[in-house]
Amino acid sequence: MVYNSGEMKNRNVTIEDVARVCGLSRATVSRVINGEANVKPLTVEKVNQAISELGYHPNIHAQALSGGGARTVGIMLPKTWRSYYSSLLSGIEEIAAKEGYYALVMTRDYLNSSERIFEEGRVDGFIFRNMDRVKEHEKLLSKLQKKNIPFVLIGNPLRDYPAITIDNVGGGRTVAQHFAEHGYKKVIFLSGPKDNIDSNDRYFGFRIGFEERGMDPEGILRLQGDYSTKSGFNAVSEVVPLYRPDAIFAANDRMALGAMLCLHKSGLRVPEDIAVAGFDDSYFAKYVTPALTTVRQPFREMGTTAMKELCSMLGSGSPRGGKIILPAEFVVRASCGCPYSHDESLDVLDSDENNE
Amino acid sequence: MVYNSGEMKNRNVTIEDVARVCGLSRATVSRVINGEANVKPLTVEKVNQAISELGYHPNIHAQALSGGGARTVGIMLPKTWRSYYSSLLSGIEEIAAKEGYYALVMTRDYLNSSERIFEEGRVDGFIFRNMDRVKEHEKLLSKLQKKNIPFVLIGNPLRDYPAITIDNVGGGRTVAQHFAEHGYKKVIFLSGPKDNIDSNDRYFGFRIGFEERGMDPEGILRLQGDYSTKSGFNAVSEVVPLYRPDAIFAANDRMALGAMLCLHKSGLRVPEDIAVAGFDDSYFAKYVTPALTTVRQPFREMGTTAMKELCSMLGSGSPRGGKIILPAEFVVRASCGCPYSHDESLDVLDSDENNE
DNA sequence: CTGAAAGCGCTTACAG
DNA sequence: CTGAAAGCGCTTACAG
Repeated sequence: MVYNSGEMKNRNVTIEDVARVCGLSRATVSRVINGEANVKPLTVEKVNQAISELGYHPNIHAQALSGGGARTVGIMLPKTWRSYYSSLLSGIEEIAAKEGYYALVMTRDYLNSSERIFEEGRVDGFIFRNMDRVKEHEKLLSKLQKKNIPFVLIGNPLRDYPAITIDNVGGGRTVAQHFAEHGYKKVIFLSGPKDNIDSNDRYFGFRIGFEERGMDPEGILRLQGDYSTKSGFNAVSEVVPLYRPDAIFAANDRMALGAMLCLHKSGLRVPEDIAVAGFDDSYFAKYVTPALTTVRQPFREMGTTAMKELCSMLGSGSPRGGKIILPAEFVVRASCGCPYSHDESLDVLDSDENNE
Repeated sequence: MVYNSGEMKNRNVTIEDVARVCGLSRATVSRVINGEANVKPLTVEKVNQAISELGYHPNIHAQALSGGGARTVGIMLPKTWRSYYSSLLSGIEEIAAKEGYYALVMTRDYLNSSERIFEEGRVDGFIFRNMDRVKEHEKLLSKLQKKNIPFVLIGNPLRDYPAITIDNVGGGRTVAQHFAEHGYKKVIFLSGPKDNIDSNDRYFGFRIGFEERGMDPEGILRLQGDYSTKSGFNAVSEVVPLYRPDAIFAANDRMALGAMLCLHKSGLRVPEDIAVAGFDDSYFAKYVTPALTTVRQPFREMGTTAMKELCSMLGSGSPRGGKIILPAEFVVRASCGCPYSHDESLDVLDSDENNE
């Protein structure tokens, strides 16, 4: 028996249609849909049969209106995309699919619209990435928390909001120790935006690592960048004519790239004259010349972890979660001064899509 | 007068609350919300006042249920993200925000769920990018069309579905003519996935350009890739030991990069021994060595254009749109054999976020 | 210019 | 194990 719903015009199949076909009430059909236990097995079968024959799909708005929630989460990302957000999203989506959630993605102006979107019922909770405008985010987040609106941050923990972050301190420290092993003493730290906690933590770890190797962290020259390639280029170009460091550690790969371009333009060789390391392990890191030594962020895992956290908050009705810190892997390539062949990147070509 | 809605627990502000405060009916409040003309100015003012004092936001599900639509569009992207999808999304979102739409982004398994998502009422229409699995897409799209579900494709036009595409033929042609000017005669075309129409069109244009310069397009060696860096590497590594072309044109930048890595590994210099050109102008194109000559896709504009098209379909109720072809700009750098200084990339560092 | 009432498509006590 | 009815928060003829 085929009801040919596909050809029907103007009206969708509703729970009423299913009920009528089965000679049951909407209530019973609803119970079957929601997998409630107290329904006669034969009835369940009949209803499921009718549902699939009619091609019935419950209307999400009706479900949401009668208390089900939107089963949608808002994924709020910075306007200036970084390619690795893709991996983040991919991880988020994997869990979302599993849990029956959908992702509403916003990158524009969400500081002003997050609250509204929630109150309109569009989303049940949020995942935020990006805290560049710290004050504004702080304001938004404290308001959301006050209203018991569930959210999770990825990276950049502010105060004690629930957050998934990586071991920035550990990453920075490893770089410092590696630099020390190379014998680099005079070093530059190229920082991200002011107040950016990720960047500050990387700096902090960098100092610790240096100190642990018996060097004075006060000797580290800290330059201000904003995570863009250009800012890395500019920052380095302002000091390098006068100041000649042994090595530069940039708070992200883009600035590291900018620094390398600048050094190259100044006729300096990387790593022979000045070594460079970045942070992120972006797609291009292994393909630039020399291949960039960096700290890999497990973006995909950050996404899955964040979504799992959010789902558990959503499920429990408890709006507060804790902090989760994921490890960050040090990736040695050529720009730090280690021997490295581009051949090695070929082994990982398959991971093309990993940290794209 | 502040009603302190923020502190209220357990219940949202509804249209009923607004009506009560104003001493009006829900109907009238609804009219004000929807900007209908036939409402007394003083009433409008009173209602708006109450709305802002109560912090009222119409529940989207109630609106959708009573005929308003979800005001959401499904943005269906490939699972293997490319970084330039970011630009696409950014363009889409810009228009969406303007028109009061939201983006539900999916990259997984959407072939099986698009129809359901629409029928659940989650989205009003779709934008698709990615046609790698041509057969499956064809099947999905024809079903959607039959059901009068609005959608727009970005790139890869299939049959006569509404689509935003770029001038692939023109791009390929320009590359061929540029190669000809360099005097390259023996050339390779490194293609994307089989049946990928974008890739095929680039090949077609490449042939035309060659022919127009009085050369035999049959002489072009066509290698099979799949748009991944590795596939570019592998394809080239299989032929280059025996076959030594003057130049390689890859259907995208990643494969061009893979080709360059392979040539480099084989001890061949780019462009001195073999020239290379790509397609896309990805973020890394200007930073690899040598900087990659390529054809730039206006991703952001593709996004805005697609969303505008979709909105106009949604507005008019007409599910069918036409095709729009955007121009593709040829970007000359070093890998084709032209003189080029990395300094030039510095001028465009600001566009960091453009085709990221 | 405004209101009473029906309806959108579900879920969920409540009663049996 | 099942149904009748109320309710979720809107919009929209219809009537005035």
